[in-house]
Amino acid sequence: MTSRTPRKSRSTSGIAASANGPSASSISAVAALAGVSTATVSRVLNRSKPVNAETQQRVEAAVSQLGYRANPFARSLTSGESRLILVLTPDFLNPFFAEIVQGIESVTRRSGYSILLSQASDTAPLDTVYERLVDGVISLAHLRDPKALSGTDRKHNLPWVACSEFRPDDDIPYVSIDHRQGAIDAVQYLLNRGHRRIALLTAAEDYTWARQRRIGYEETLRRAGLTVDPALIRVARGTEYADGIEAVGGLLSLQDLPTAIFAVADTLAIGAIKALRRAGRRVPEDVAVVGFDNLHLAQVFEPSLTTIAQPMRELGQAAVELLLGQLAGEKPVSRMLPHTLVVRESG
Amino acid sequence: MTSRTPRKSRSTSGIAASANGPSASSISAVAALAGVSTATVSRVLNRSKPVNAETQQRVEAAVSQLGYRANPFARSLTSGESRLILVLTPDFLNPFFAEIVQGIESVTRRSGYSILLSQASDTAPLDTVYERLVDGVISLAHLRDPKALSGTDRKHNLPWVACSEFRPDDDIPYVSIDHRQGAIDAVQYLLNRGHRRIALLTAAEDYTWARQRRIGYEETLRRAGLTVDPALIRVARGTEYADGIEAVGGLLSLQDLPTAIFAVADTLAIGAIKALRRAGRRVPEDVAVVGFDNLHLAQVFEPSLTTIAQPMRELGQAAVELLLGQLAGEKPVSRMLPHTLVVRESG
DNA sequence: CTGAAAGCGCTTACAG
DNA sequence: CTGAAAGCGCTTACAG
Repeated sequence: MTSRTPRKSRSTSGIAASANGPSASSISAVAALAGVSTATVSRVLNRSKPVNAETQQRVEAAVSQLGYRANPFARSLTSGESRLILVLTPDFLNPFFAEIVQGIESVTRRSGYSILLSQASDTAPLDTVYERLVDGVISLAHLRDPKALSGTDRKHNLPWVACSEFRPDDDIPYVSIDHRQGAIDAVQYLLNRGHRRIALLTAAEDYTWARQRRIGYEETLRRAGLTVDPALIRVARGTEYADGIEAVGGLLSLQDLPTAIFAVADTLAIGAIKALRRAGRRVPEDVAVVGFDNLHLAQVFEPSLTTIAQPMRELGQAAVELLLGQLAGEKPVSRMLPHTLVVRESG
Repeated sequence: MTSRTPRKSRSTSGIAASANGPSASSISAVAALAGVSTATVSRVLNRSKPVNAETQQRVEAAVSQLGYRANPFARSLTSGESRLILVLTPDFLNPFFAEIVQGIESVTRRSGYSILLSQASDTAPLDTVYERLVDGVISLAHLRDPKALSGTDRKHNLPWVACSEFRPDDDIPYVSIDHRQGAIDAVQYLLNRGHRRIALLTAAEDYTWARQRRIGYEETLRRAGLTVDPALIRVARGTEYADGIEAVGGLLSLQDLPTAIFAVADTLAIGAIKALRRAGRRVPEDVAVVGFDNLHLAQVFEPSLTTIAQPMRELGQAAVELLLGQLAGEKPVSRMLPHTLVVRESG
């Protein structure tokens, strides 16, 4: 808020506000200067109703002369909308989410909405202030019951879009790639390259995307007549590099090492490569590694990563469009975006 | 906003609001249920004035029964504060900023403030809606005139803290490391290792930190009796990996290659290493590389990065504390936090 | 096309 | 300790 001066007197009438020290001018100051009512100023500002051209010019002149911008609290209190969208992400540190947010921002910026970015995790539950502040939510995070941020939310029916992390059986609209198919493509690629002992480096399965990718992995192995060896499935604690390093540790003590690892995130793949190298293994000569996401880092890391590319910007953009559609009263239709296999050095 | 139902009738009195379909209940509904006035409910909610213990319990019971949460717009409109802080970052993709934001969040979360995260750049100027929405700003970004987000801001005197990117001669309080000294430590380290031809990979100098680090670089060379060779100073377009790769390109065509590169960001250092490798140079054997920041990636990348470590979480935390102090009426005192040299494989 | 006025949901002097 | 009521700065039927 730009005006922090507490209200002093209850007798301050509209026009006097413009003399209110360094505080922002109010709509009544603009009205007075332009010689019109506040209703007219409001109409000009919001283009909500036709206004005489000459009147409009006077108002606009007054607005710019006073440097007036509407008080968003007053506006939202009356209009019932804030033009604010909450973006819920599990982790600011994972570049995957950052890229999606870039996509989200590119659309909101030109549609008059602003975003409010928040990290959501089970340990640090969502700030409930946000819920009543925003017109809708785009969630990249996993929430036990997404619709129930806090007790009362189910009732309030906050418009909601799931991005990448979604539940197919839910009624929440979503935008995502086909995680299962992405995993199938990755594992099939490794099979085609002659690998038969393929490990899976995955994340905690409260994430749908992790579960779906595991299913794709297992399905592909079975379809190829191979058995799924539980010893070759490693679950990382999170998706940071260190989590990948740690999770792969157990693999290295196996007598019969896998010849390939499919990691469900590029960050985990990079951690895996690091761990393999520390153990004196070469990638891809001794062990091939395939990642998921295609972060910018994937082509810079050495060896560069073979990975499943997600259209991250497009995911973000599509999520906003879906949400904005909902806000406009359209019925949401979920979308699957295409992924691609990018072959580089690591596998 | 959770209640999107437009107001239908002007005769809806307070209590009726609770029957208002699926919308959030209002303070008058709570008051009615508890058998007190809205003033008393407000006092209980904000602990702003003593309330009889038994009354308080009745109010609290009503609040939880109705799942009531205050409408933040109405609250802010009257109270004059939003408990929202704007965090301005140049680039979501650079993990350096993500780590600082983590630090910021850890403090705001427990102090009742929420953050609003926005990317600011010259090409995409700040969303002016934010300015009137927040109680204060923490900026990691470079702005020509930080106090003048838009025309009228100077007047409004939005409390402001600069984090890492600051101007020593400004009156804006800041939290940062000593960029010049960090560069001195990096370059001196390379000199101590016997390097005499040390290149600088820097960023556009509208960033103070980039300018300060160049100054430290030049100073250290001169103090060692060396001349500064302009051919060895490369300015990257941004701070992404690709910018580092591109900027180092020119260096590689030099007849007399440097034996070391000091990059003013880890992301640039990684780009530089990538470019060197592509050109068939070994790091550190042919060319040593020292970075800046100490991202998580710095110890995972191969070769791991020798770098100047910034206390990123602490920078974020200190920035919030400084801003909150200002909001509480304290006079801000800027702080310099310590950095350290971390020696690893790259140089 | 325009204005007077009610109302959005809170907080806070003011007066008990 | 508590309540009636004004006021925060907007928007929007309603009535010209």
